[in-house]
Amino acid sequence: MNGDLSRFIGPDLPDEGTDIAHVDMDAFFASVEVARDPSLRGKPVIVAGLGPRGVVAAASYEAREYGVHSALPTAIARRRCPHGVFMTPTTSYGEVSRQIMAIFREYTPHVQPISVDEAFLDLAGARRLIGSPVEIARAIRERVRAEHGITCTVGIASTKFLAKLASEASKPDGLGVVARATELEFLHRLPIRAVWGIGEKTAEKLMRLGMRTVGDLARLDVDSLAASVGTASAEHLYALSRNIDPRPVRPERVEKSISNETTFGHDAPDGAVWGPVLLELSRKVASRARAAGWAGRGVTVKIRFGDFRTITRSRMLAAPTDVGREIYEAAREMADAAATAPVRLIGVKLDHLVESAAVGRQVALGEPEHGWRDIEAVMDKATEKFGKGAVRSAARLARRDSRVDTRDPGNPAR
DNA sequence: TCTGGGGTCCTAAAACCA
DNA sequence: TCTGTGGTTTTAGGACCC
Repeated sequence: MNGDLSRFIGPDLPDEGTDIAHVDMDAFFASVEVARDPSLRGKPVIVAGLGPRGVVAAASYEAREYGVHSALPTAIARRRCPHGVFMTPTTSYGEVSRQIMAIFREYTPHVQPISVDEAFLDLAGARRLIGSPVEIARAIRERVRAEHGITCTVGIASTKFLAKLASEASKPDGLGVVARATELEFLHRLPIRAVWGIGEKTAEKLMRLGMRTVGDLARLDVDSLAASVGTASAEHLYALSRNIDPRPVRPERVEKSISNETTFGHDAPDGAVWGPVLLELSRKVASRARAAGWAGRGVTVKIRFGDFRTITRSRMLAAPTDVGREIYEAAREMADAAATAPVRLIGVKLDHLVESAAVGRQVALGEPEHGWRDIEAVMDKATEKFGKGAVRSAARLARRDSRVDTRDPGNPAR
């Protein structure tokens, strides 16, 4: 965002009628690492996949000065910032995230986490009970800093969209209110890329229509917009450009899918190599499903070839499952048919989720059905008790012994 | 420079179903 | 029984977000 925004966004603007807050952790993963090891403070800390195909997950603001940002290939990041402290994502940032979200909930129950490091808060009720949004934001920022050693930025506005823009414009370690009186004026001078949902491709299309600012969008009719970006996006953009954003803060969020994928350090030539990995990914998906009490009927396998061409193949099972072996068998069959070239990435997804308690585990006559589910449940228990890696499939052990594991050892999300 | 992993939502075509 | 019709679900791909 460019230009002088202080007229529209600032820490001292009036917060009447602005009940939505967007809280965003600054360089979250990197900040967690610095909080854990204070000797890193002030240094360019880069949390990234360290293998040949890794990318940056988070870069401290010191590192950003060197042009290092998330999604940048690690190889390039090393070139740009050779003295940077590179580290692979370590502990569960999820746990820190949960603790911070719990702080938010002390101020309002209306907390909608967007990702590990962001959330929307509806402060309408809290305004009467606790204080104005700015006062609450100050309190939250102070508590997150004191209790976790992490800075965050809060944007406050009358809608989700504006609140997110406000935090974006105020980071790092900031607080910004979008003044109600000048909302539309502010909105209309923003570049279209600032709009949530307009990425590279959509921006290109809109540029071709001569659209540069949100104000330009507001002047275009929906139909012309729809012809270019589709009806759903068009209506969304049309509304936002007029400052119409009635989306409420919704605390409850139901998961729609569970997936795991991994990129090989070197392309896997055939199923003998990617097969055992697919089995492991299937088990991981199943284990997460069981832990969450879900079973799913849709299985999707995703394959990225060496040339980056990416395909998916999906299928509906006869009944929902939370058994890794069953997910694997479906995924394997589809992958065997589709993997016609060396594989760069393989992944598996379970969707069409239902509560597993609602899934009758009725078994066809005489089938040795609970076999795999029971075995996998035992594996869950053992993993819980002895830690990751305590239990592993024989196939993986064999491959480790013969040293043909081609996976990237520095891959962050193993 | 060479592109991760976890998700969501949308579109369009095909398949299925009264 | 054939043909059309329209709605819902499945399948594949892609854009986008953090």
